[in-house]
Amino acid sequence: MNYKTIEKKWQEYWQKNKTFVAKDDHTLKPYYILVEFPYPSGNGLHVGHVRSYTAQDAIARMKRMQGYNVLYPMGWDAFGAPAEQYAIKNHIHPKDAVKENISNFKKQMQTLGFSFDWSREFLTTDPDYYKWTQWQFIQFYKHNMAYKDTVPVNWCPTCKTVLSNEDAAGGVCERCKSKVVQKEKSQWMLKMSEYAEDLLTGLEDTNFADKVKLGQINWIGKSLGAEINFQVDGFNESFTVFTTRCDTLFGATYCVLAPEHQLVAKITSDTQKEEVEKYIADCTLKNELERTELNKEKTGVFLGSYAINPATNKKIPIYISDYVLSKYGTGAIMAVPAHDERDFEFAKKYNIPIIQVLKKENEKETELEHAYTEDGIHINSDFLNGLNKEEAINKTLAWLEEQKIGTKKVNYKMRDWIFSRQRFWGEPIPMIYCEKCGWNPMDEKDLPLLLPDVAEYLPTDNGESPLAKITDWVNTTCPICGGSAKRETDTMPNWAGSSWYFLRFMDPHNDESFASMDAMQYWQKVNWYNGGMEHTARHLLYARFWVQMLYNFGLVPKKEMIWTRVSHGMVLGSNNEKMSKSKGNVINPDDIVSEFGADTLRVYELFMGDYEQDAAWSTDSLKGCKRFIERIEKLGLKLNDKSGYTNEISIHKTIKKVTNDLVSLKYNTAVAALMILLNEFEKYPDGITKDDYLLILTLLNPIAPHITEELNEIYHLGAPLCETTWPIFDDSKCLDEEITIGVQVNGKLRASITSKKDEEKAILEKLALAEENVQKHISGKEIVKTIIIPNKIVNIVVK
RNA sequence: GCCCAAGUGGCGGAAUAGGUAGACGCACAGGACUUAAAAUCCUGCGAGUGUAAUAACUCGUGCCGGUUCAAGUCCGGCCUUGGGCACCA
Repeated sequence: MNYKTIEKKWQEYWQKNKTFVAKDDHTLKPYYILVEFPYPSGNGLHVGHVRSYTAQDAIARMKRMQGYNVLYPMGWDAFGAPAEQYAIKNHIHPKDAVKENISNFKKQMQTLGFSFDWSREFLTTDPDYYKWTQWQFIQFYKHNMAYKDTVPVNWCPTCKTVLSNEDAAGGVCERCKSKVVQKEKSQWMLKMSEYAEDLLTGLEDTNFADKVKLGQINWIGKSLGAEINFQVDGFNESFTVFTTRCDTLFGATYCVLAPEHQLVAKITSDTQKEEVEKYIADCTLKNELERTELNKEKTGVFLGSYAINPATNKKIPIYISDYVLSKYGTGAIMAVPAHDERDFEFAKKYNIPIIQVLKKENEKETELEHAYTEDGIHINSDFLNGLNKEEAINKTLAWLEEQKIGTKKVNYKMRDWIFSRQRFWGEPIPMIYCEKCGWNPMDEKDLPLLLPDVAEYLPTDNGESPLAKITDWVNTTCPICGGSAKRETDTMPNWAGSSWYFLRFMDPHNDESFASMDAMQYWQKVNWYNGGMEHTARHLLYARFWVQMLYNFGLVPKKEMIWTRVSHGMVLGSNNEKMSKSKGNVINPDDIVSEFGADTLRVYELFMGDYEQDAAWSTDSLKGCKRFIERIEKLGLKLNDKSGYTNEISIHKTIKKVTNDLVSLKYNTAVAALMILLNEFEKYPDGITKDDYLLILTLLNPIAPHITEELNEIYHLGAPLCETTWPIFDDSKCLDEEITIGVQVNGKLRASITSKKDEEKAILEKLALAEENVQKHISGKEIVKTIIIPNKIVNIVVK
């Protein structure tokens, strides 16, 4: 059979009949399946894309046959640095580079027969789309969720450009290898930290996999603790520290402020002034990567002043050190060297006293090389002595509040979202700066703010966005006073467009709003969202934050609009390494489709292993899947003229297995179940009935849609499968009439017996005891008890 | 360092309200068909003891221990690999 011809034939059929176009009929049951829309790189579709698109496609096709109105859309995340780089290198406009890549991707997707609703396709770079991304930013600004702040960025002094954290990995510029420095820049920020708690509790309204939820939880990084006030001795000043272990206050023997802490200058003694200033200057030269480098020896400088430990009333020295981060907590800590590895290291180096305040039972006195335990019973702690960790924390909190020197405090690691990029190829931020009126959003009716259609997208020398050079574009009028003003020249990050695209798919052609409330209320939410594990933390968090803001402004119907999130394992090269050109282990799906057919590739990608685990490519295994398809084809030659099912139980068992497996990510066992059924069909002495054949073709259709449609047509089994309904299983017909179970003596298998299903215990016992080998093992022994679980096992315990 | 996931034949992997470990596929071996090869079909395939061949038996799901009539599955303690976060107080 010529696969190319039949694949093309059915792909055209589906297109012509709009088989996969989601209906606008809101009386139908909705089902929304989403795969992460790809970044259209020049490399084309990866076999890893094929794996997840096929998996979701199988669900989509099954759900349609089950009567759902399925939305399975596709689009393009087309802004971003790679397209910009490619364009610079090849002297073409990024939009043209993107266009070429997309047409390649789309062609590849179509040859694989994915049932995407192409009528809803869009690019994040379409002005019709990014108009709404900009509009939403303005809403964020109006609701006080967007603000400008000065933050350090990675700056390459040689390339004179701002680098992303990825491009600055290891503290060196990826391109020219020169040292990256920190440069202060005023950037647009979104107040994501304000949503930390909501993003945490919102997880309860989702069905994300536990590991996905955990990724979100870890990123948000909630910690419960206390803020404690420390007076500076001899100054009318105090500072606040954040700690999760206020119970160890009696062991606090020094304090550390971040070098940027605003109190540093005020409380530094004259004798220490020079050294402190030098240390601070050194710190500003270093970038964040260097400062947070692993295993770096702790450094710091004594300020020459002391704080009062409020528990002991003793004077303890104040240091500055870069191991304290200015952005977390209060930028100041109390150090408990006896029970914190970092504080311990620092105290050793600077000969600061170490006071143990926690003790484990049976702890031996040894020379201190490491900090003591972080848990145990309190000692040397006055009113906390004898208490465990939890009791002591509660008691300390009460004491702090009573003394009015501290309070309970929740802290989050998650920071605000830096939203500006000094790039050309992104959504322009629709803000205008006027000398008189300050920053204001442009008039919404003037949206979209288009990227200028010029070839001026090379990086500038001073780190400004390339847009800054296009003066015609930059110069505008103030929306408030009408005077001359300038546009913001930074663009949005790549994450922006992908934070709400799933809403646009619900109503992609709307030009009155980003999506109508009506459409969003109908589709409700993404039922299944599939993507790589690498996006489960940040992308998902940004998207949820975005939706929560829209919800709070009354613009979307639900606070969480993604229900289930699943993530797939990677497809590795046959050598078990990540596919890459340099390793020469890349498999191009086009080659596989043209040599083996799309259906074979689809079956293989689902059969290759546990969907959530990585799997190495094996062309041999692929050939096995081709054999499977060919045997399905040959099965047609065994058709007899009978009707009904030859073996009802096998049929119902298989329907159940495939139906359940497809929605629980067990694609490999769904395929295996079909192989088992095929093996059985091939053994029938009188051939198979039309109903048998139609059934196996229907169950295989979501996975291998082309060949099954073709065989269905050739053998006149009925209407095209995509227009028929999914079979329903009867649970009472899923268990064989005859069941073989094991018989154990003292837990060791000694025989197996066959009986009818749900047989009475007494009969099973009789059958078991009748076995010769069982008799052999129990003879001369006393039967203590007999365990009989019908349909499972018989175990005779003897002594 | 912390958090998470996973360790099962030559290989990818099945099997968890605890109940016959190794489904299904690949590779391999033997046979059929063929002048021959490929393709296809049939048979075998965890390790070992044993037998003419059966039968039967022992061991076996990373390691050590435990709970149980029964453990790949549950509990305690390790080891290894992969992934994520990383001086977050």
